[in-house]
Amino acid sequence: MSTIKDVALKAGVSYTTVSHVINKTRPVSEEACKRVNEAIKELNYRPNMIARNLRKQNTLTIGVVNSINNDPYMAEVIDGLEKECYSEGYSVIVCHSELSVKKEKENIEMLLEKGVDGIIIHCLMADEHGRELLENEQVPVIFLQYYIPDLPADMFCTDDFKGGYSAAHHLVDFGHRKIACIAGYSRKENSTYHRKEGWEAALQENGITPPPEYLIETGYTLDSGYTAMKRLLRLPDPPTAAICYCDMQAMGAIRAAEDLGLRIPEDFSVVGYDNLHISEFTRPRLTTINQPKKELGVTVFHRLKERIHDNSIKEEQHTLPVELIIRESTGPLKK
Amino acid sequence: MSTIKDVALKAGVSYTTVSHVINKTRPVSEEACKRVNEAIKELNYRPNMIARNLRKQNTLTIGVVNSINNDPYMAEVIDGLEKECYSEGYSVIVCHSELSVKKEKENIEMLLEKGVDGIIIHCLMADEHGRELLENEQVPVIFLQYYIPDLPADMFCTDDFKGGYSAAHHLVDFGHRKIACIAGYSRKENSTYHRKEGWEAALQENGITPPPEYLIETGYTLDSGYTAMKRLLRLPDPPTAAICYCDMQAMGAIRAAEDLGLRIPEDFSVVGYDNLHISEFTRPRLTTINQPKKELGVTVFHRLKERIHDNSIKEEQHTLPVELIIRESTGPLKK
DNA sequence: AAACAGTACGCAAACGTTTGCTATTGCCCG
DNA sequence: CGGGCAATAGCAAACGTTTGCGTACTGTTT
Repeated sequence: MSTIKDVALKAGVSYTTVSHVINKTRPVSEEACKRVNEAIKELNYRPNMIARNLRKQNTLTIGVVNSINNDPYMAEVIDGLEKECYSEGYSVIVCHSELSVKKEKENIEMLLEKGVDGIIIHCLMADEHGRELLENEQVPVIFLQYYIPDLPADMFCTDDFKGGYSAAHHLVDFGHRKIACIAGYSRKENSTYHRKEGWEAALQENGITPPPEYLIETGYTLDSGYTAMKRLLRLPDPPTAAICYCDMQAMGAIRAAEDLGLRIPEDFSVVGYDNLHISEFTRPRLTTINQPKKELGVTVFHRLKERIHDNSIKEEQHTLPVELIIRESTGPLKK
Repeated sequence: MSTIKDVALKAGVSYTTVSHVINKTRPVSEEACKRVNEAIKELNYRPNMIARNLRKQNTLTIGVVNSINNDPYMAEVIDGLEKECYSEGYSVIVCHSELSVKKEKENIEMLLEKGVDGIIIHCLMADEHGRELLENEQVPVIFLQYYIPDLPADMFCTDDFKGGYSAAHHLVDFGHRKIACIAGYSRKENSTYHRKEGWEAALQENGITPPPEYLIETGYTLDSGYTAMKRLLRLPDPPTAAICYCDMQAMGAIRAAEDLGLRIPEDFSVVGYDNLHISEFTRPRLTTINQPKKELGVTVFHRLKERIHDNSIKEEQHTLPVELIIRESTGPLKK
């Protein structure tokens, strides 16, 4: 690898000058400029980002810590984020904590060591990690889908309460009374909790009190949804409908119901959450709650960039809207 | 941020010593060791990877350039790869070239500038990028699902010919004669080409010559599959079965067929490719070709690591096996 | 003719590490 | 008692940039 000094030598200028023509940070005579550019070409010179980062104390890299790996919802969010990042010269390191507090800590630590310019944390697992980060480090942080009431930090959520509420209400509208909730692992700080609250509120409003066994806390996968549904249907007094934490669960749940001979939606209704692209291709097409995925990725990146440039700006909490998308997996009970 | 010098000062030793206790690169007295570790704790010191990388000329980071973004097949491969990476102290920068030659070049350039220790390229778009990389740079490279016959390079493919062949043969076994192929953009160097060849071979062997309009080259998405299928079914002499380049296309294709009132598999059979996890949850469950996704990610990482440690090892071409998984989307024609 | 403004560019420190070389001490053994 | 060895640890260069400061030259103003 050739360095800036090789280029300088070849072009017959000091390496200061080379640096300045590369970065356009001060005027250089046309003549010198030309010679430098030629030398760069000939030597196939490429600036060493590591050296630059060391000197400039930034890396044009942001870190994302994602609690679940291989999750299609976050894949779409990150897709939006990455496109935006790359188009503005940033790159991204994504790591996954796989719902493990220990891994979450390791990931944060790693990103800090790598000197990322900012960190985005999705569904923080342990409050104290967020706190430490904000208190001890000077790196900007944004939380996604996470509610820390007393902590001054940038947070972006989607309207989880309303999502849960609309999903449940939609089922009530179809005449369902026995409505289950396949949720994630609920903590007051996360989305699951608020969607569940929304579900409960919609039922309460309609004079329904769901029995505790109608709430299932489980993972975010097809298999979890499948298992949860089987459990629900084996209940002595099984529900006739369910809302899920995500579309993946919903698809697993539908599969389970069908495997037990139920027709969707004639015998059982299911509402998903996320509105993945695939959800309008399944059979039945999924009724679900849309979350603005790409938009979330893009918005969050821009906010983080602002904060990178000035970390003293006032922290903000944003709630992006969600929307019920009615398709084929829900309907009135037909006996 | 405190540096190694702050630690040294606090512990009353030289920073050489601090470095050595951190890296365990030479014996340090128990006494000094203890003081250093205490100082590290107290100062919340964290080694600066950028400085370390500059000095050591490596980054413990590998780059992946992926031609399609947000593709579930690669998501599973990368999932395997990332888990392995992180467990061995490496991290990963994934970038997407979105089937654009220009972006591919930019991505490679960027990874080189960042000083990654190795690069994995999935479905290289432009041969010359691969060539330049191997000829002009000293960074190890591995190609995935790409065939450059005359280039000495590490390459990992899955058995694309056999995959295409088995899929088509399976349909022939069910009595189909009019078998279409929904493919990607075929070039001699990529998987699409070889799967297509397998499809053709299986048909030829059985005395079938598919008309050219039975081969559709399109994107790798649900929508592409949907559109392709509609086109096939509007043909004057439409096929009765199709193999697809990937499960996503297959799901789109099935949706299209059903939208036109066909039943799968009674009226039309579809074979997917990849065996995504979701493919056994769809209705109908997808008959497909399994590719060892996680395993591919893991294997490739290990190979790359070997090469990082000694780039002079003999290059190897590996072909991982594929397997037909028979489920519900294929069957004999019923009239 | 002196002073000065403006243009172009070089010098060398700094960023935070790692590491080859060297220095000091204490001890053992012939 | 002196030579040599083992154990411990410090010095300073190097990695490849960016950038504050300084300087040389040219042309213009007074």
